[in-house]
Amino acid sequence: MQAATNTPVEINYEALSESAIHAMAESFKALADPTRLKILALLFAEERCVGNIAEHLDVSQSAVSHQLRLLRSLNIVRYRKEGREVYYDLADDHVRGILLRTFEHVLHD
Amino acid sequence: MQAATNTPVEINYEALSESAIHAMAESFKALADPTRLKILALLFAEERCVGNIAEHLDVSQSAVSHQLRLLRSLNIVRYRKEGREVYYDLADDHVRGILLRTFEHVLHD
DNA sequence: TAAATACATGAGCATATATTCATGCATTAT
DNA sequence: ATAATGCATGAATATATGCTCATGTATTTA
Repeated sequence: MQAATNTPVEINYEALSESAIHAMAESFKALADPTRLKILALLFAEERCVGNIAEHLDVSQSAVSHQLRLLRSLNIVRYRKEGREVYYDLADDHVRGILLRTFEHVLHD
Repeated sequence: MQAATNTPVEINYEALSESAIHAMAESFKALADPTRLKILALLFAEERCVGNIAEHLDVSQSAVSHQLRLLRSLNIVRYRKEGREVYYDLADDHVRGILLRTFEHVLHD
C-alpha cells in the first residue's frame, strides 16, 4: 500500500476509452454517498458483519445491505460467510489509498 | 505531487465528523460523472477555454459551463479570464493524484 | 419440524442530478 | 451605438439514486 507513486502513468483524453471513463465514474459514484463512506470508514479498521454496521450507523439493515451489494459489485468490499453472518471487509489497499487521499484533501482546505 | 504516501494519517470512524464525511462525499460526487471526468481528463494535459472543451466533448456549451461551476465550487478547477474567454485548469496536484490512482484502479482489474 | 436470526432483494416513492432551452451579462468588432 | 462572440445562469424535465416496506432464503436453535 505504500509504494507506487512515481508510476509513469499519464492521463490524456484521447487515450481514455469511453468504457474506462464510465468505469472511473462508477467507482467514484460508489464513494460519493455519506452512508457508503461511513460503512467504508468502519471497515477501514476491521471487518464487520451487516447487522453490526447497521447498529453503528443507525441505518436500517436493508439499507446497509443494498449499499453493500453496490460496493460488492464494484470490488470495493469483499465478504466471507460465517454461520448466518456475513463479514465484510475492504477489498484491497487501493481503496484505502483513495480514501486516505481524499480525506487529506478535505482536511487541508 | 510524487511524495507523501507514508503519511501517518489514519481513518477511523469515530474520529470522522459528519461534516468531513459530507465533504468527502461531495468531492467524490464531483468526480462521479462521465462528462466531468472527460473535462478533467482534457484539463489534465493543459488549460482550455469553455468553448474549446465543449467542442472536444461534443457537449453543449451550457452543459459544460454548468459542470465547470460545480467543479469550481469544490476547488477542483480554477480559471482565469482573458478577453472574453475563460480558461480553466486543474486546481492542484491533489486532484491529479486522485485521478491517476483511480485510473490505475480501473485498469488493473 | 417450527421458530428465530441474519442477510438479500424487488417494488415503490421521494429526492437529487444532468441536460436542454431561453436568456442575461461582459467583451470585442463593425 | 449596434452586432457578434463567449460564457453564466435560472427554470423545466427526464432520469438516476437511496431509502423503506414487504418478503424471500439460508442457517441455527428450540
